[in-house]
Amino acid sequence: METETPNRTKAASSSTPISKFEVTNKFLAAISHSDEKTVVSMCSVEIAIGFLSLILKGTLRDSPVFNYINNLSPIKPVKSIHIAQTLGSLSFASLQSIFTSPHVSSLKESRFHRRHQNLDFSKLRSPSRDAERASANERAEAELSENFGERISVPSTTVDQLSEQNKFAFELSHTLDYECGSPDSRTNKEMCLQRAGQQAELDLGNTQAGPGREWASLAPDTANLLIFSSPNDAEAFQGIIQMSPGLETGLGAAISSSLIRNNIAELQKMQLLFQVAVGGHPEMGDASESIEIKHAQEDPGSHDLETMGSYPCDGLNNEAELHDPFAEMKPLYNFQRGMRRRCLDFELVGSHHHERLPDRSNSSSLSHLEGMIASVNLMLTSVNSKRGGEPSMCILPGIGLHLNSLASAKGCYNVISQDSSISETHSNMPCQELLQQTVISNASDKEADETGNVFVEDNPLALVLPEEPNLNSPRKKRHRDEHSGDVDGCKRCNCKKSKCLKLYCECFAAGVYCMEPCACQDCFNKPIHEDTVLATRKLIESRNPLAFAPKVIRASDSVTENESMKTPASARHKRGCNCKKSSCLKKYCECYQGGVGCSINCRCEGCRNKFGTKDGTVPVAEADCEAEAEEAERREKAGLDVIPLRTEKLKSVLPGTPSGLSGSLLTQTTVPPPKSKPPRSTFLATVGSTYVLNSTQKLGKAEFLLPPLPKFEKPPQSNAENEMPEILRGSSTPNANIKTASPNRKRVSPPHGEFGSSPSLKSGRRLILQSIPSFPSLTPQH
DNA sequence: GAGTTTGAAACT
DNA sequence: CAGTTTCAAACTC
Repeated sequence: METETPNRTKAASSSTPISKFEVTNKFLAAISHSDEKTVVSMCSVEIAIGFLSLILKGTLRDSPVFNYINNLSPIKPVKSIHIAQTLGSLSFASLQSIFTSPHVSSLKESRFHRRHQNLDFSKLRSPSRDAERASANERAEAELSENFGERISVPSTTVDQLSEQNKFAFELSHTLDYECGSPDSRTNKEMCLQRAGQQAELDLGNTQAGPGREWASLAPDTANLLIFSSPNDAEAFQGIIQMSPGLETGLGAAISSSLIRNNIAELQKMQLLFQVAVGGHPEMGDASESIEIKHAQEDPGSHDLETMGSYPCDGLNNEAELHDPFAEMKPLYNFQRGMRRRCLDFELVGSHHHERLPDRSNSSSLSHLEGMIASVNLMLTSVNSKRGGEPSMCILPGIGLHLNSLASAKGCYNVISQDSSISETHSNMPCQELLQQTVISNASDKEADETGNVFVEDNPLALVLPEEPNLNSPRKKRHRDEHSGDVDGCKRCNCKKSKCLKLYCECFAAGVYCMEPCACQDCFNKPIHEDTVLATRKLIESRNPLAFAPKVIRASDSVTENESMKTPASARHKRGCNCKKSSCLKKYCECYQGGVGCSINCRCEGCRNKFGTKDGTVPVAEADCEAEAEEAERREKAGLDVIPLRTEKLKSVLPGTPSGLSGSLLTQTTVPPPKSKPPRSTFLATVGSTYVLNSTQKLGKAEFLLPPLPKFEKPPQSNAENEMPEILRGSSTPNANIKTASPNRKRVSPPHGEFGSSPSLKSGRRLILQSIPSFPSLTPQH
């Protein structure tokens, strides 16, 4: 307890004026003398909290007092263990690959890799792996020795754990220090946090000694997490930040001291929240039969969890974050967010439910909050509901990426499937996409799930359209729903002449089969016509390889949260629009429809896209923009000249770099178009191009970042005519020649050379546009 | 719900 | 590549 230093006074400044140590000693003395009266009389909340902190630190863990307190305290040590178990179920294998980043030094990467390999959680969970574990510890020791020169003479297991934790804290600290300051710091931070989370989990896995240890083991990492997750966090948790990374400083203690004013119930809630955050993953596996939840149910204070979970939303909505009554919990909150994000990132399937929240808006913070809250709530519900069941039973099988949107559409989508040679594409595919494929493949395995919502055909690989599916159908459907009142959200295309085999058809363009809700006529976009559909797709792709590519490119989510808001052009329509009359103010404009600003790729006239005009300007404020647009319309109707809003002014300023872009542009918050569908939703965007550009927009005009994409040297000369479906022959005469550069004589970003010449492309069956990386270089191939 | 407008897609 | 046509969504009434 005396570990309190001036550095931590900020956190603890609100604590009782009485020396906690003094009181605690008194308390302890009373306990040891079985003076229950005294104990009871002293059993104020604050004392209890202080005591708890001691317990959590492990100071009293072995003392007889501990048992007594343990009986008093609702916080049960077992929970921490389950945290470890819960986390252990997470698959780290994909994480490494998914989060490879050019900005992470390979050295650090390798170190993390090694560590994770050594401490593979699946091994830890197996009793028979003790030997491996021991050797892992030995290696860790050796590593530590390298780092610190000499070893501390303490029981080896403990030391190893401590060393590991210290070392990781050290590493993490450095990682954060060095990597979080880069322009892509957010990305790095995410990675750091994720690694931190991993390490914390691993540490937990190694640490089975007791609650105090476990909390303590989290402390260094967690402190860093808290520190770096956001500036506000750092401020709020300055006390924690400045704690030494030593094991004596436990998270529990940190929490206790920083929240000394709160009662035990709140502490419990925090702990629960923390645990949910750490273990808050729908894909937790059996281990996720977590006692946390049980405990939550038993815990008298836990009923507040739900309430607690909802506060941040309100707080944020009111922009009163700093004044939020729960402000003190924010760090944990952010920690949880970090954990959640990690889960989302590499547990797509399991997290799709969460992702749907962000779908509502591109506002990253709110989305995150909502998503996080949802994750907490969902976690509770799902865990509660799945006892004895498959961990992921509550999740639609195979729901991931664009399938998420399908699921979100309440079961109205069939995914056009296509047997593709996955192996062919894998080599060139970003890890995330591999994951996507895995996910989709799983979907195939589980086709005809109990809900029947997502229908994936027998083909080994569902034809996954990177973003378009999400972008179009669900979104438009939502929109239509609003107009048509179609509650189930399943109303789809309305094609009459295209047989739903052209890009006119939203379903077809989205890579999904038409279904009952569609009002199309003579529809061939159905599973029974799979061959036709696939042939047509091929045909179309032969003309325009990017025909089914995501139309909207969004920047990395990781950047979003700091700089992104300053980058109006962070997300762009890939080809740009060609609006003439709508001024890019209506949904005729694909850019506007997608909730993104126009870019230099656009050939629109009089662009007034509220998400950003093609010259890079952005309306000052959404509200203002709307008002202006209306005003402009009024003027137009009144016959007044309308000067395109902030157009053509800054062409010379057009950023060549993201920084330039962000620097010169006004803040843009991509918000769903006024009354209807969200922009090509965050979620959707995330799905399509996660590994490069995450949900919210950020990097500025994506294309700006890219070196000029090579045009097709030789367009895939597909046997277009031969492949042309009989169905379509009567109505159209496909041009066998592929308009490589631009089917529309413009805008199509030429695929990468590898894409154009890819064997997969030449093969009869290929994986088409599984999220074509518009940015060749963002996925480092280590 | 019908009709109009709009711009992408398709075609020449 | 440019112009035209077709198409279906978006929009208006």
